[in-house]
This record gives sequence, structure tokens and C-alpha cells, in this order.
Amino acid sequence: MMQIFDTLNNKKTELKFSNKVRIYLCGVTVYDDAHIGHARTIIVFDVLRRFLESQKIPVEFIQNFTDVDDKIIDRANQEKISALELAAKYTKNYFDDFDGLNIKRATLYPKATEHIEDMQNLISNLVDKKFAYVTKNGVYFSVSKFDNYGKLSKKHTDDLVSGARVNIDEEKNDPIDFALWKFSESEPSWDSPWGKGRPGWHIECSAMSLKYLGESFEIHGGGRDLIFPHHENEIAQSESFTSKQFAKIWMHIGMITINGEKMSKSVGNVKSVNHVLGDWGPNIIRLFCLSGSYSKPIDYSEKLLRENITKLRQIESCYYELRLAVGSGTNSTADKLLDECKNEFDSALNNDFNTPLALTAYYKLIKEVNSLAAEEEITENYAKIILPEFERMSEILGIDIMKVSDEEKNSINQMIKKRDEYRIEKNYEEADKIRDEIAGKNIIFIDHKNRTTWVKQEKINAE
RNA sequence: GGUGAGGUAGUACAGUCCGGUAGUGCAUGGGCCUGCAAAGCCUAGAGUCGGGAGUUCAAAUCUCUCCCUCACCUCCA
Repeated sequence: MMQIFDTLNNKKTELKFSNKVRIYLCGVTVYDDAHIGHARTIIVFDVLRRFLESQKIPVEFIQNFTDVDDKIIDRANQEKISALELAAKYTKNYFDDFDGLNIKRATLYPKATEHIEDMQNLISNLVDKKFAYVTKNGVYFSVSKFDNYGKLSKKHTDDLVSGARVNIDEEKNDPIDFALWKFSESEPSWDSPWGKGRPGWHIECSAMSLKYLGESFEIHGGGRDLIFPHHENEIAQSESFTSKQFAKIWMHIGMITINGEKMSKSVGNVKSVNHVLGDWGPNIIRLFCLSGSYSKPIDYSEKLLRENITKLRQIESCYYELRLAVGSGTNSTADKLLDECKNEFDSALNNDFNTPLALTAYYKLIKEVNSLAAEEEITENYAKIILPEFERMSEILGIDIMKVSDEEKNSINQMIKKRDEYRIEKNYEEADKIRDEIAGKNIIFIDHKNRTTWVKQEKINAE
């Protein structure tokens, strides 16, 4: 049984579910290209989802797009296009980036603009119940009406008021009340019972999670920086509406920092997914993002990314040594290794999704395979036992190793044969020509004592 | 100031909940394999677990205290 640290109760909590695990992940605001910080959060949830599914647990995974928001409108004005066009553009970029990162598509990617009516229904209900009130600027949630406000972020409403960095709006009953609906005549805007305008930020996630996952669901996640105010406000709205517990587990992902400082637009230290993907490829980025506990910060550096090239090479070697195994001898260590690594891998992930420890188990299996391969002791029987587990782990981690077609395989074998002939003749010049030629296709020959195997490597541009 | 998360070999992390004199990767040194390479493998060195105090037969792990870092408290993954 899996345990995940729940931000609300501040402790590891068993992931209980009846027939499926429902996950809502706060996605991105589509006003600019996604950066590596977004990627980390989404990679973590992608692996979580793959892990659950590998255990035959059905997962319903919802990830929203915020496609109406002040930043979108500002940016659209700058670029002299409509807000919807701008959002559409960056939504497309999002999928280009994250398909490139080998992220499995979510069950559904609902958009705020397509759920205006759902939000309005929710707001109406909150107004009726006096949890919300209308001013000349919009509709606001009355924080003081919700007893447990602050329970997620452990903030006291008194402190928030005295902090008073919130922009003062005299119309609001209380400075910490937040907008459900903002009046506005300019586009994009929608008619509503209270007046023309657009929704506040937090209400969309309440409306869409309620609609698709129900009043109460298993996991709600996002970056740590969303704990306050976004998730706190979601709880207030949703639980005021349903009178039920909203998410059962709140799972928050640590920030990506650069030189210890949070990656953000205002600091100007943002690394876009597009850029980093071009340099390092999906596998390196995934290994990098999974190399630390999901809840802690990870410092972005080229040095750390580079370390993962070595890991990737070992992974690739392992895969191809297993694929190219020959001989029918038995190896008694296979079953033991399989059990150990599978066990360590799964229990690591079950224990608060400890990906660094899971990676250790993955690397342990790889090291053992490569070690045997160095001694030419990998047989088909051995590979038959180990390969499925290796592929299972790789699949969960979303590591996608470069494959070759059958034709390519034949041609590689031809080249190895030809090269061997040259080597027997001690015509090393010709032999090396073949090796160089094939290296151009990122295929590396590996000369063992008695035979030559090969690896198809992913080209890493930053290397 | 409030809240939360951290400080473990050169470096990046795990171990802390469930006390038993520290593990893993990378880097570095040496070696194996090779026609030479590459890839891979083997092996070695490296830590008073932020400081101090306490509980205990025993503390990285529990308690207290101090120091430092970061995040959130305004939009943020």
C-alpha cells in the first residue's frame, strides 16, 4: 500500500481508494513557454501515475489549463492578438514540449474558458449560502465564513491581514477575501448573474475538479508555491460548496532553483523546457528531476544534468546487453537479483514516492547486468528473466531508450562481420572506418572478449 | 515577524517516522578488457551526519537549545 506525505495533515498518509485513484494536478497558465520547474512537477505526477497503473490501479488524471487570466490578457495586448489566440498558441507549445518529455497524456485537460458555466453555478451557490458577496468590482469569497481557513498552509488569518501586502480594495469586507468573479467589460468576458466579467483564478480548479472527479477525490497536487493562496482558496470554496472533505491527500512538489534561488520570471533565471529539451533530451531531464525527493528543492545545474549522461549510457548498455544476449546457460543469480531490485524499487515508491531510492534499485539492476556483460556471462535465459523487470522500471520512470529497426539491425550485424574480417587480417584502418561510420548513427560497438555487441545511444546535444 | 522545508564524504542524494558505532551515484586515483579506442566493469581513498546539551547500554535517527540556508506569506509549478 502506498503512502504519500499529505501537506494538510503534515504526515505520511495511506493512499486509500475504492475502484480508482483520482488525481487533479494544477497545470500551467498558458501565457508563456513552460519552464523546467513546470516540467519537474509534471514529470513527478507522470511517474506517479505510471507507477499506479503498472500495478493495475486505474487512474483518472485531470490536469487543467488556465487560459483566462490577467497575465494572458497583458501578453495578448503586447502581441496584438486576442487572449484566446495567445492561450491557444501556448497550449500547443505545451503539448510539443511535454510530448517531447515523454509525458503520458492526462485523461483530460480541461480549460477554464470551457467551464464558465460550471464556475458560475458554483459561485451562485456560494452567494446563496452567504459564503460569497457581491461588490461593485466583483464577487468575493468571504474568508471569515470558512472556519478552517488556513488549515492547509498553516496560516492564521490575523497574520495575513497584518501582513497586508495584498492590494487594498476598500469594497471588500476583508482584505484577505479573494475574487470569484471580476467585473470587466473588455474581452475576454462573459455574462453572469452579477455582471459581465471573468472568473477569478482559484474557482476554475474547484469547478473542474468537482465536475470531473467528484466532491472528494484521492490526490490533489501542484508546486509548493501553490499551497497559498491557490490551494487554500480551493479548499475554502469547494468545502463551503460541498460540506465535504475536498482532496484526501495534498501532494506538493518542490521548486527548481538556480544557485539556490527559485526559478521564476521575475528573477529572470528561467530555463524553458524547449531549450533544455533541445540540449539534454527527455531521458536526462527525467532522471535529473527524479534524482531528489519530490518535495524538496532541486538546484538546476549543467553539472548535475551532465552526471545523468553517464547514467543514461549505463541504462542503454544494460538494455542492449540484455537484448543481444546469446547462449542458453542458466544463471542462478537472476531470480535473486530480480526479487531484490523489484522489491526495493516498489517499496521505495510506496514509501512516499521516494524516487531517488527507486533509482538506486534501478541502477543496481543495471550495474549487475553490465557487470555480468563485461564477463560475457549474460545468456538468453538470464535476459528473459531480467529484461521484463528492466523494462517495467524503465516504463514507470518514463525512460525511453533509442530503438533500432530490423533492417538497421541487419546492417549493423553485417558491419560487425565485415569489421571482424578486417580485424583478423589486422587491417585496422578499414576496421576503424566501419566503426567511425556506424558511430555517425550513434551506434557504438562494444568489443567483448569473444564477440562484439553494440548500443544505440541517444544523441545529447549538450555533450 | 509568521508558517513550512532543509543543513549527512569534493559534489548530488538516501538513511531520520520504526535508535544499534554511516550508505549509493557522480567526480578523483589505480586496475581489467581492447590492435588502439569507446562503452562497460573492478577497486581504493575520502564523512567528528550544522554547533552544543540531554535521554539511553547505544543517537545521523528521540528531546531541548543555538547557528545557517531556502521557500511561502503578492502572480507563480
